[in-house]
Amino acid sequence: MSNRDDIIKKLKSSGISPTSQRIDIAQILFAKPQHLSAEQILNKVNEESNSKASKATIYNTLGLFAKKGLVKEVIVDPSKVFYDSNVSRHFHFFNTDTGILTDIPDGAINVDHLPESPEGTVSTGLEVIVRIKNS
Amino acid sequence: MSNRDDIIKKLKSSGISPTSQRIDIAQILFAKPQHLSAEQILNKVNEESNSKASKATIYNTLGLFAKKGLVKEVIVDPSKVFYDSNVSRHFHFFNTDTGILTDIPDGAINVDHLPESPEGTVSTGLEVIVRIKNS
DNA sequence: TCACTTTTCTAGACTTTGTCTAACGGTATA
DNA sequence: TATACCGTTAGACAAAGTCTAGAAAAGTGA
Repeated sequence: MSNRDDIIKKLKSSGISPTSQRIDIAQILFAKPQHLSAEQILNKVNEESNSKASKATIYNTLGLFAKKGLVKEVIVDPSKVFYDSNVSRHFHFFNTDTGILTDIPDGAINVDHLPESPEGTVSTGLEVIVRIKNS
Repeated sequence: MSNRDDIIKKLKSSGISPTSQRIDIAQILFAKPQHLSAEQILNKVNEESNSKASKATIYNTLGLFAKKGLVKEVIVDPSKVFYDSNVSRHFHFFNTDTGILTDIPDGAINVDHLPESPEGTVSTGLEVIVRIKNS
């Protein structure tokens, strides 16, 4: 899923024109399931790939990917947003000592009896976070 | 629960010396169950109460209250932290259009089969957020 | 009460994440 | 070639929160 042509196909099928910066960012994100901050992605683009991308492009692209559902924003750390390349339903541990976000294994938690959204609103997502610290 | 003497008792019983700034902030917070940002609290202190408090004091005090368990930090909006005066277990709707945080009625959601924390860590809290938008 | 120590408070500088703007670049179409 | 159009860029800017150094308050013991 991480070779260039597949990435281009993936972007196109989401209605995103595959510019070189977007391809680079997508290749980094979709290399494996992971949780990266905008800053980490910026660094990786400018170190690992041959091309460069500006801060504004990183933010624009991540926002676009999130809007198109290619990536999920995870808001657990007051100081930065994480971008999760795994968009299927799953939940997270967040270690407040280390700042590291990890997945909760599938089936290890069960959420049901989901609430009706209030009048005039619709649900757009469910997030479950178990905060942990080093013992 | 919101008269001055009760507030002082509450602070003392949590091991917090009741300075006038802390009392003012606590009175605002504990007037009712609510979700306030640091900025809202800063404004309320300097408008509604007779005394003044600086930004640093607001942040120090909220951090202290959170550490002592008088208040719960809710991290849902990438741009600011909410402080929840209801510390009993309950979950939230977050409306991304309005930026308003509301409680999910008790019993409207069910979470069980909580996961084991990873080796070397302990759980410090569970958060469930249903993101909603205006329809 | 006084002298001393410790805690808390304050203004304002600073840091960091993220946004905005205005100019520039590449590509497609005619 | 002209002309749109979209994407990218550097850097200025905004806003939340942190830090620092000094001032004020509050506690402590005699």
